[in-house]
Amino acid sequence: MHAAIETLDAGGVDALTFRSLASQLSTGSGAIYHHVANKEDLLTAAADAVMTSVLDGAAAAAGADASQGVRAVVLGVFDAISAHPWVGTQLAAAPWQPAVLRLFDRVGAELDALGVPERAQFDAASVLVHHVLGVASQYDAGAHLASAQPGGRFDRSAFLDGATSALTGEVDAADLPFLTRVVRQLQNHDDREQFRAGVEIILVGISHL
Amino acid sequence: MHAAIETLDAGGVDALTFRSLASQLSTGSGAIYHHVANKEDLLTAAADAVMTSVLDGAAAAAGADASQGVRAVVLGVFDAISAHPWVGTQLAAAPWQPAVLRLFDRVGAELDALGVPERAQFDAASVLVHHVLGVASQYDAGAHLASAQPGGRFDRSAFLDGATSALTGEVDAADLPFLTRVVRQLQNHDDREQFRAGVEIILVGISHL
DNA sequence: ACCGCTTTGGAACGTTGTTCCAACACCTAG
DNA sequence: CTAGGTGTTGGAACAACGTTCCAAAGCGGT
Repeated sequence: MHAAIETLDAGGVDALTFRSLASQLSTGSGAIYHHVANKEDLLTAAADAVMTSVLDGAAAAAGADASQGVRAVVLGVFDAISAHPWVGTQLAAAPWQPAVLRLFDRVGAELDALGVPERAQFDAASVLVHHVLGVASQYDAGAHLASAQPGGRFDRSAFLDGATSALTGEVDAADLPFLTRVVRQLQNHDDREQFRAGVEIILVGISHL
Repeated sequence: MHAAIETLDAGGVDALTFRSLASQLSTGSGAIYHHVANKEDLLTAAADAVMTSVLDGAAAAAGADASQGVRAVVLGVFDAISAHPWVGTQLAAAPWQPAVLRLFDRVGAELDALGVPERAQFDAASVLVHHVLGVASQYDAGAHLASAQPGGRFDRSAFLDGATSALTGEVDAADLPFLTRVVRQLQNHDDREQFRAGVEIILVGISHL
């Protein structure tokens, strides 16, 4: 399992094959099937291992202030996925897996502590979880793009990468007036700060429920 | 291309292989490579075709009221992805593809018309697009789950599916107190209404910028 | 009617997830 | 101490996939 996470961190989900994992562990591919049912199971278990340590760590960091609880959880997940980009794609692809359910439950509990009306808690938690996993998927996509481009320096925000290529002529810039205007202000931005800004927008909306 | 979309709608991304598409078109697999570079290209083109008609349709429906413009675009995309669940996964997996850039640009333009401050337009559009694509990915995941389960009646919200299986004992319900509480109120809910509720939360947050 | 270029169709290649099974290790009962 | 059963191991084998390759067929202009 530890070996699988290392491979995933190094080369993404494409680098993790049963054969590469078997040779890394000096064993046969068939032996792995006595520990996991199939590849989906393997990825689920790997993502679960990462998320477990994250959620436990966020639990300790949350502390007393209820209004900071959601932020601690959500930013903790963000940081974890920055370190392990494949986790985002994995969680988004199979939302019923335990790691996602625990994240959702955790966010919901924080919102309850924040005083969000019961009727709206599910909707509010959904928006927050979707935002985390949405940004997370982008990071994995950006990692894919960066590894495909030979020696290219890529920002992690795939939106900006695409918008940049639009400005360099690969896509017709005239069809994207908003993007061409806004991308100039964002040439040197902080991904984490941008994610946090999104969270704040959502929290303001939630606070008015 | 039309044939590819039909196959994707019927059986998801796994059902679309170069061999199945070739036999459906009564041709060889090699011939397809003279129209698209590879499978990623094929999926990008298919998703682009769907999104083009959606965005054009939403453009017509938007009309005069600026405050309804964002809602029209975002709900239009939601409805399209309900009909073609694979589009959501495809857009989320490669955010730099033209279809995503056009969606992002369109949402940004609507926010600009709404009077959102320039500084915050990028963050606001990001949150909205992430929410759409996040919910969209869930639908594709739910379709996968429904086709895997033999004859199972599945709700489309994968969160609820997972939560239901938690309540039926597959996952330890004691670890998910929030989910076990909230899932009872949502046994018969409307997916579209829930998506719209998420959009409203975000729009309230945006309006306070 | 000829020749160049593009398109076609199907065979072939390498890689992947998965299955299968003989060999092996280990623990428990007698 | 030994025999037998249970569970694990490792590697060969299979089917399916994306992709490449190339001979054959079309098709345009001179």
